[in-house]
Amino acid sequence: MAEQDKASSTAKRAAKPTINDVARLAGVSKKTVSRVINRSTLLNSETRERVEQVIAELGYVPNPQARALALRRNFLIGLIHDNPNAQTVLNVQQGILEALQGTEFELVVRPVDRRSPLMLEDVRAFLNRQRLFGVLLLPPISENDVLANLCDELGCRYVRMGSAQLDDPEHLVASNDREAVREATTYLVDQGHRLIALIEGPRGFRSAAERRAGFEQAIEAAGIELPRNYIAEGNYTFESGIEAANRLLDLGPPPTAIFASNDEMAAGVVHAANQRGLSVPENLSVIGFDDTAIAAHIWPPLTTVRWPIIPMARSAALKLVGSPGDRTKAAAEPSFFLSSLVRRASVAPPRQ
Amino acid sequence: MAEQDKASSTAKRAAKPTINDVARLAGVSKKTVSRVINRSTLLNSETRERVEQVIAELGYVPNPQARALALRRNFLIGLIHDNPNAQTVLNVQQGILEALQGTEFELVVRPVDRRSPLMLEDVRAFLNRQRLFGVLLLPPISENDVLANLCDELGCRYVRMGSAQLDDPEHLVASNDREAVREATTYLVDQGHRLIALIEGPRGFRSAAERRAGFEQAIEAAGIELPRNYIAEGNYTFESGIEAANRLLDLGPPPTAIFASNDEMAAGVVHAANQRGLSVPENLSVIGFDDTAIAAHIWPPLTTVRWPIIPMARSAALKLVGSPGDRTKAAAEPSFFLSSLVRRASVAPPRQ
DNA sequence: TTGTAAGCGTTATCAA
DNA sequence: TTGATAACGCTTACAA
Repeated sequence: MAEQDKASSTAKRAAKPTINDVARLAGVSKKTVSRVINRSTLLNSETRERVEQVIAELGYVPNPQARALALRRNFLIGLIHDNPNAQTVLNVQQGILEALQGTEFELVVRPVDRRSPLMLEDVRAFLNRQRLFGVLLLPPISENDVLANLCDELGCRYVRMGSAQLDDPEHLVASNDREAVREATTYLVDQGHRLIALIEGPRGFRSAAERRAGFEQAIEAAGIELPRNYIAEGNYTFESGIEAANRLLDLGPPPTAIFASNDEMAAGVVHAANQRGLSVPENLSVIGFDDTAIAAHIWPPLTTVRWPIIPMARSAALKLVGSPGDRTKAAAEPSFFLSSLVRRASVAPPRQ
Repeated sequence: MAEQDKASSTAKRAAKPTINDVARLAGVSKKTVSRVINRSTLLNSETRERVEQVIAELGYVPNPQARALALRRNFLIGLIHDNPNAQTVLNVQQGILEALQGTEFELVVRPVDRRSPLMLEDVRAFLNRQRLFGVLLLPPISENDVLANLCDELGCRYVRMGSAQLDDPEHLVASNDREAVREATTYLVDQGHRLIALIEGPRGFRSAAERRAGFEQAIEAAGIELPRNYIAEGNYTFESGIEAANRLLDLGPPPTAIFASNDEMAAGVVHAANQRGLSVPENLSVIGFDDTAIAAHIWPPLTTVRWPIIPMARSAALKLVGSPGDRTKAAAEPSFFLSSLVRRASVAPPRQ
């Protein structure tokens, strides 16, 4: 348009219009334009319309860097995680990005080392410098209260994802791991299994503790007495699943079914069984947790607990940034998610 | 320290020191401090030391938002991708983050939809608004020249990852897919296979074309004539691997070996074979490509081509941001990476 | 309801 | 080799 040329009176083509350009063309002050951008309520609707029209004509978009400087706050959402499971991390990213779609927010990923003594200082430096709009905390690091307090202290919003009630509702999106595992274990019992082993997650993981609790509740409810060594510890990796399975299968009597606290370890169990010439589910039933891609892709397809990680991440992100446009949607978005058993081919009754 | 208290004369505790604080305490102008930060060469070394000492005492860190505004450039690296393989994406992120470790850069992830007509406009808006320091382009979208030109046009540095010579060396990190597949196929031939099928990647993927070319070269070199329908198309997903395998195994005569252009599809082939009661490798040999986690985790462990994706991503990121500290390291970092065959248990000689 | 002036914390220009 | 001054594009007082 001719008007536009007049506006960018000087210099280079393709110079992006600024708030000043909009103000001049609309015949208002930049503060007024700023008010339009930030949806201030104290605005003559006539003025607003005029400004909005100019904004549209110019294709003006506020500069995020300048806003960040003035507001002392970036439009970046951080994902802080220390999760041993790749697929989980990626699913979380997907969920967050779905929520951020169409907003001005971008996602910055920040893996940390839970075991490093410098971890907290790292995060502090990160938050301090980047002045993120907010962060999402993924398990297991989301279970760390010191970290959550640090966010608070630095004035950074946060939402934790977890498998138990770790925090106030406004800071938490949770799932019911305990009940889900109880259901899964009961399913094994119902199939006739009595020799059921557990491969639990690493010490210090709340999810590991919750899943173990669910397992024990089901076993107890069934009136089964399990030998102590029927509970093996893994660290959520495939390899640890193999090792734990080998330990369990060397026992006398060996279990006829194994519940692994995540799919990767369950895949390790299937792998170990194959190595020993045992076939799943004929000789050994296996259940995992997460329903990540590998669960459906290995043979036999894995019975597992579907953990709705993508919707959880989406919900967490929405909680952080507020609903885009529609206010009701964010409110409607639940922050408690139910996991449920997905029955596939890795479970069968035990051989007589 | 007492000095520090004197500096932040007013107001709130924990107010972060700014360049002005440093300047005042060091008795120089802020421009001089700025020069120290940016390693300007025109600086009296005495002045520099004094400033550096104050910086250290204060624990001063430049505000990235302010720098971004002044420089019209963020310290953000974007990862633009549209990759159907989750593990690949995550590995790339890992490689990039390794390279960015200890620098001031952060990683922003940006998945796009290759098939959307709005894709280019999306990217344009993204780059324009965020003014990223640079972006990394992952295959298959990295093969899109229009996209690369767009980056150029918008003054955004970019590095492409690819399986062929797509661009100038400064914009490219590449691998030798064609030769690697030739080697893998020749391995099947050497094992005695003659009925070898290919599941290729989707049309329009350079990697798919390269891998197919390598396959055909090896087949031709072996003097084998393959029926046309021994080449099936997949789209790099697990499900497409199952479908393609079923089509191939319905053929008369069916292949005794299948090369799938990535691991996910190869896992699908193994899955399909199991569903049909065929056992791998006794009845069917399978080779994949990527050496992602699933390759080692399924049963039998998959013979595959190891694509050094993590080092490639690290190298690409280094190319973008330059070497942190040590100048030689970045130069030494190669930008051409060799894939090689990883022999596991999914290949055996064909049954007589 | 709108505008003016003063930042936000950095870098670029250009003179000293 | 340094420094004053003006950007960078936006927001927050505080007035009008």
